[in-house]
Amino acid sequence: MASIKDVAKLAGVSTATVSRVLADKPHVRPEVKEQVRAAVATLGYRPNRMASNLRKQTSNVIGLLVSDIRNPFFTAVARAIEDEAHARQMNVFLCNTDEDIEKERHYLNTLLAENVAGIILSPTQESVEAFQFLLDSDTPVVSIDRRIEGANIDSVLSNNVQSAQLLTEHLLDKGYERIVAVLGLQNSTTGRERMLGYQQALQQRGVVLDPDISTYVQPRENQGYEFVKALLAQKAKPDAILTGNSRLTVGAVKAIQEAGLRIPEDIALAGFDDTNWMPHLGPGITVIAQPTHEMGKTAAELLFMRMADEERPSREVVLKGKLIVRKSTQP
Amino acid sequence: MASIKDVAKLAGVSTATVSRVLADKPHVRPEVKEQVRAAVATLGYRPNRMASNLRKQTSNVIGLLVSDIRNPFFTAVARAIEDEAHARQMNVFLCNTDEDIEKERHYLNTLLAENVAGIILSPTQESVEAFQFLLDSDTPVVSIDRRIEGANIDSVLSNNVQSAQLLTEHLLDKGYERIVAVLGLQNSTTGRERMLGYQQALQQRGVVLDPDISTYVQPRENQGYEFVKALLAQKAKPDAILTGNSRLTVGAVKAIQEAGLRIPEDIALAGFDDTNWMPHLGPGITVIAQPTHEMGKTAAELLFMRMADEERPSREVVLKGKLIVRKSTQP
DNA sequence: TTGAAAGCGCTAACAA
DNA sequence: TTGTTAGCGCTTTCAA
Repeated sequence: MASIKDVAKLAGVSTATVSRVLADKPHVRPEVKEQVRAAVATLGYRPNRMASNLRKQTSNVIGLLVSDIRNPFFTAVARAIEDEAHARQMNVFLCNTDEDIEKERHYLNTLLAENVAGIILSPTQESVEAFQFLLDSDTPVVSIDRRIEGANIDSVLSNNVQSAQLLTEHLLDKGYERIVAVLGLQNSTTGRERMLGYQQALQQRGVVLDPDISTYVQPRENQGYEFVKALLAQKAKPDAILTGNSRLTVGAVKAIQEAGLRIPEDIALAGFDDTNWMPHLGPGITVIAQPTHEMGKTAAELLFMRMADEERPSREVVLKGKLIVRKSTQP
Repeated sequence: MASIKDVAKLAGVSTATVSRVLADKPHVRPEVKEQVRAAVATLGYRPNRMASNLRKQTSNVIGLLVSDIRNPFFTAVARAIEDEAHARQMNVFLCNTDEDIEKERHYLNTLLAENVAGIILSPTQESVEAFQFLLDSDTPVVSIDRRIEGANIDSVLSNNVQSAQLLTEHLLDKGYERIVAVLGLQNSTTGRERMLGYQQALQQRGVVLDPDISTYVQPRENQGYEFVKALLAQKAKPDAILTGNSRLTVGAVKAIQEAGLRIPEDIALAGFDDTNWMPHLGPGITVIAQPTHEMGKTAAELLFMRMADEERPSREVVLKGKLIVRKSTQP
């Protein structure tokens, strides 16, 4: 691997000049520029980013930590962030924490040690203490989808309370009365906000349900399946189910179909997150489509603004979800 | 940010000793070890990986380039690779090339400049010339899902010819005769091998079809949708469709449902790649389930073996897909 | 406009 | 067992 010295020698100039040419700095004669470029080409020289970063104390990489890479919501968000980063000549390193606190800490430490320019994450925990080391590092941070309570950072959230309320009201409007919610983790702001919206809608309509009937689970197909399966085995079945993300929705569909029930004739189903296949899952599922692209784009923009000005007051951007009605809630 | 010098000063030792303690090297008195550890803790010291990597000329990061992060096949593979890497204290940086040659080259250059320990990629092109700069870099490389023709590297592939043959034979066995295949890119080994398997199955059964009827498209929902929509508008409709990945399958389902046709009564559908939602997409779709976890795990193992011994003869591991029959092919 | 040289933070060879 | 020191490859200040 050729180094800057080799290029300098071949071009007959100093390493400083090579560096200037490569960084497109002024004060280099055109002929010299050409010589250097030629040398770079013949040697196939590629600057060593580690050395450059070490010297400049920055990097052109931003880290993106998602809590579940197999959740289409996050791949959509990641895609948007990547596009924004690329437009600014930055690279995105995507890390999957898998809702695992240890993995999350490990990746954060790695990214900090690599001196990344900034970090966007959907935190696995919500207490600011858990992230104190991150906040102390002075690396720009943006949280997405979930909040870190009490942390003075930028964040991009979805209007979970309102969305859950919208979804629940839609079910009530359609005449469903025993609506059970199965939502993502209790220790995430997202899960609790959605539970709140669901409860508020019920309350406002004067619907009284057994308070213990709805629950929080690990937001995976299997957990949705197990919970709904148990639910359907009970005497007092619900007439509608509300799921907290697309993976839970898939699990619920599986349990309902296995129980020999039809959607929506026997039971309605509505959930969070739209995907390309949601219209064709079972009869087509009613969902809250979250503005994934917008969320990712906004998170990236906030991060780049923070990188440019660390004194900027931090802000919380809340984007709205949209109700998309499909057959799963048409009695 | 504290540096190794600060730690050394506080602990009353040299930087070399600090380095030894941190790397768990022998020849350090336990008391000294303790002092150093205490200093590290009080300062909140985190070694600068860039400096360390620069010095050691390696890094603990492996790069994973996938051609489409929204294809569940790749997220499943990525998950497996990540697990393997973690078990070896390595980190995975996931990059999405989006079937874009420019992005692919850009990311490869970034990863090389970062001196990653190795690279796993699903190449967007198949000519070895396009990757010469990568191969020349002497960075360990493993290709996954697709081959780089003529490159002397390790690769993990799926038995595409046999899988496509299996799927086609299954359709023929069920009595379908006008089977149209819509597969991923022609310039990928995967697409062409699947086309070959499809054609071989037809040939062996003596089925003659208009050779131009099947096609290669960009493997996205939209392309699958458009192609199948056009197909269904023709006079001589097919009675079965074979899709090259799950995103194409979703597109096909959409076009079929929009045309007011039923699966499998009016038209059968079978495709590549299983997902959690495939059993509940329309009537449940017959698929070839590729061994995603095994493929990812194997790719990671090959990479780590290559990193340990670069003289090792390179090998190609071909894993078999499995036919999973569902209602979409039951006339 | 150009070059010499210092130094980013770390590791490892060598010396003590 | 521990410390001194020379770089890893680059950028940037300062001087010419």
